[in-house]
Amino acid sequence: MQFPWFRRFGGGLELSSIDFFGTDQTETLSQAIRRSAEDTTASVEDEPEANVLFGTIQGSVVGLRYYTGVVNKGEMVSLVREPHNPYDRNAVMVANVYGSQVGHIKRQLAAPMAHIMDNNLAKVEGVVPYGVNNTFTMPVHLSFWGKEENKEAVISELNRHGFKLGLGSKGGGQVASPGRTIDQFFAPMKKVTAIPLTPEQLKNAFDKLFDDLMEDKAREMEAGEAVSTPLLPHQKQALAWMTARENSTDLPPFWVEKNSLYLNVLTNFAIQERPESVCGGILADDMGLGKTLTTIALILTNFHNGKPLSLESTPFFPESMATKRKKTAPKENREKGVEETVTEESPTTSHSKRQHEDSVPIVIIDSDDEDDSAAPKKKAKGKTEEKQPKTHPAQRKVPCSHKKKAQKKSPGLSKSSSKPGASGGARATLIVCPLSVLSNWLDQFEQHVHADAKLSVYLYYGAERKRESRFLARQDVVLTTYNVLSSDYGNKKSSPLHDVSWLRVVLDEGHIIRNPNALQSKAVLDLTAERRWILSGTPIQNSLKDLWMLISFLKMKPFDVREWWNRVIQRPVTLGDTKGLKDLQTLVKGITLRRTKTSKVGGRTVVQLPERRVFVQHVALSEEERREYEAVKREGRDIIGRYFAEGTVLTNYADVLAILVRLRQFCCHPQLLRSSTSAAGATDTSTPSELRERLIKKITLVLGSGSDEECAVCLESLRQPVITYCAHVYCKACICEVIRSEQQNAKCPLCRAQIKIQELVEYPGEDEDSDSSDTKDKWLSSSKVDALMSNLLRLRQEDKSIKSLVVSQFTKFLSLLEIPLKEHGFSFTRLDGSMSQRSRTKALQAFQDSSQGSPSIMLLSLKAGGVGLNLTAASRVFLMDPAWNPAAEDQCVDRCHRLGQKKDVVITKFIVKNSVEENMVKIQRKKQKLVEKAFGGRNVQERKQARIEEIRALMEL
DNA sequence: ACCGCCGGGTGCC
DNA sequence: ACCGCCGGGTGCC
Repeated sequence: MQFPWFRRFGGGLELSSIDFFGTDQTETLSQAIRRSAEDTTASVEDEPEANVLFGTIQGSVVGLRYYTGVVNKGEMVSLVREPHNPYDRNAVMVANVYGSQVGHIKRQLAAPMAHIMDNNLAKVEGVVPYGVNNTFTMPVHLSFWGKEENKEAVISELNRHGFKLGLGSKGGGQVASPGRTIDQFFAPMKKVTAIPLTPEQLKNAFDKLFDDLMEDKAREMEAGEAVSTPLLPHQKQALAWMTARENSTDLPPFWVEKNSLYLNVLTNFAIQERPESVCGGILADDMGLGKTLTTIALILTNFHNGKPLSLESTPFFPESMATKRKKTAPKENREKGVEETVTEESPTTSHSKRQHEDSVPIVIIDSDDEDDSAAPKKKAKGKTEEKQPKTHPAQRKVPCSHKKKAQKKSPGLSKSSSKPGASGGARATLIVCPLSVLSNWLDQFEQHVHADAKLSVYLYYGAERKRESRFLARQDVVLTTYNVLSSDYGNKKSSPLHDVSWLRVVLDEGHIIRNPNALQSKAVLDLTAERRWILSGTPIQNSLKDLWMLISFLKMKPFDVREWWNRVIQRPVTLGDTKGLKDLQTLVKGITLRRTKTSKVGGRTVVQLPERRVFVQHVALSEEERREYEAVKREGRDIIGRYFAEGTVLTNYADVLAILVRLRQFCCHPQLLRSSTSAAGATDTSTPSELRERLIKKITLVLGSGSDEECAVCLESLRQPVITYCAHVYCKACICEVIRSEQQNAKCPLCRAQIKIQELVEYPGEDEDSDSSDTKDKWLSSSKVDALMSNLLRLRQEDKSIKSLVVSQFTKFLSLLEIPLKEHGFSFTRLDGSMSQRSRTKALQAFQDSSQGSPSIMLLSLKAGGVGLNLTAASRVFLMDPAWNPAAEDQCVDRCHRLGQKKDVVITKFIVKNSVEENMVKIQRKKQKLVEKAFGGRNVQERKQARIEEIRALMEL
């Protein structure tokens, strides 16, 4: 098996190819390291934060004189099993940070270590306390990290061989360089260990990790003349920063020059050769700030040898050509992805030589798989093996695409250029992106590149893509997708993209490679390039782990190797080590630029958003509605009033909520509550299965009503909600913990009723009731529906192009709304939490599409979709019912009032007069004030009391 | 001479 | 390696 790891290690390291026992049955050092890294996937290595320190031991490294790897005072070393060592199958090799072998672990100790390592009982890490001058052996501090359940096994295995795991400062403890050695992580030490951060502080610091990374990055730079679009100030800043990063000769973070050596201050590793500068980084701007344009500007401005691409016209490229090209590239064609314009001079069909001589414009080749109508084929004979009848490229001409400058230098093929870092013949930029944004890149190139610029852009996509690395290396830009890249890479045959020595590789939506086991990630890591960029609005999606791949891609030594990342950054940070967090911040800051829509440039926000205005429209119920409403309200008030009298409001909280929900539903449409049978009352006499069923109904009612309940244990939004037999809802983990700690006597935190783990009922998830059939026959409107419809009808009359979001917390209400919408001939789409990812995307795409006949209305459930949801097509929002939490409404509105919104946004909130809704609005205002005062009512008691007051206010009791 | 002692050769796993 | 170990040389003092 060939793993990308191998090449990665082999890349800059001569020593990696040492082959110590003949080539046949033994493996090279780099293979061994790689294998050990591969073998331990999904194990101790994979989840370093789940590991605890078992203890440490002093061992010795022997055989130093046979190897060239040197180690510094306090330097970290890695331990690699060598099961095929002919002298001892227990052999454990010691390597320094760059992977050069230093020696072996002494035989006696290697025996238990081999057992421990092979069975994945622990990860063993080494630090050499001193030993630069040792000739034959040196000591090594070994620390054993693993899962708690393996601790005994590790200790006894070591004991069997006469070793005893110690804790802390064994061996004198004068481990050099205070503050940053293993000592720091030896838990029970009297030494000055920084107080670990609380999980909350950590999370906070984490959230802020990527906040506005733009200090000291305010310098602006004008784009080269080939960029036809004027850059905004923040884009000029980004350009300046990116150019500076690409041309940087600085040492990578944490490296210093010392005594003519280069020292990594985190691992204490020193080496003579200067570690390569990281020529690139992460552009993590929010979406909409123009990452694509900035990147195009970068390509054109820092084109080659630090100079911009010039516009000088050359005899090879007569002016007439440009005009002609424009004519042959009607925009409409491109947008539909259908191509009629095909020229025979296209690079797919012409020889590159000819292309040179005849100054044939480079053509962007867009091979849509479904399009085989175009392209009169020519000269297909030369490449029959690639030919697939179903798919052949549609081709299009783009004004910006031209023949590149005549260049005699040999193109940057990685085989010919020995050192990737040396700016040899590398010329081409490879852009890898998800398929969904491919066309956007093409559009943007066309839009932002000056018509007279000679820039060749090749779309490496589709069955007929030109799989010729020499050809690819001669382009200025090659555009491809992660899919194409990895399918080439996964093929046994060589991958052309991997044979090119790129000037620059750009990963669009770079967070896509965050899973290191994915083929596309491996494929990306294995690309050769001088400069590397990651574009991503969300560089960290889940955890710190996500960052490693990005750092690894940037080839930031030594973190491109997982072990060093884990030991130096990830674990210290997850253990709450302040120094580790600071190192992480330094690291991220050095390579990342991030601005959000609220970032300021010269005192002004980066992007001016259109205005947003909120109107409240009061709705009066009809007489009949009012009568019925009051009846429902009276009934509810009686019940709740009784609870108040008994002092059991919180005990019966679920019932209280249910009553409120019914009232709120009624305000929207009377029909809504007919389907939801009263969940209140009758808790005493019923069979367990009936009880269970009722509880499920209750929890569904509570959670499905959008009330944003919080768990009374953790005081946060419910995660994995469960309901107790006494009808209170908690996070599953929280209430289980309570029960565990209180054992037999566990009581419900809200009502003190006895609770048991086996009596918790889980929330089955939103399960659309299939009672839409009975709603259809007897359709009656409601006052609120009428109010909405008259708004929509007026809007349609005034401006057909305006799109609206109709938002409710009740998906059933959305279903009801479909009826009058259909009736009036509105074209609409819908997005709610119950939809599959696939149908969501479909609904979204349909709605965001601006062409005629696209839906003008989206029915949206308040909490559907994440913050990432982009609904900028809409500029009108109708909030059908007030939410408990005003922030939820804001968030929802933000989905259209965000970057990319061109129109002013108008929001209409419907509130039924003299109803629970009005009272909710009052409570909202109160809550808002509390938030503004940063006064969240921290403890449970306060919150309970606040709840009771809320209910009192809502029911006017 | 089936030991002790001496001193040279030697040395990871 | 300023060690330990091995194995050959040697053998009163």
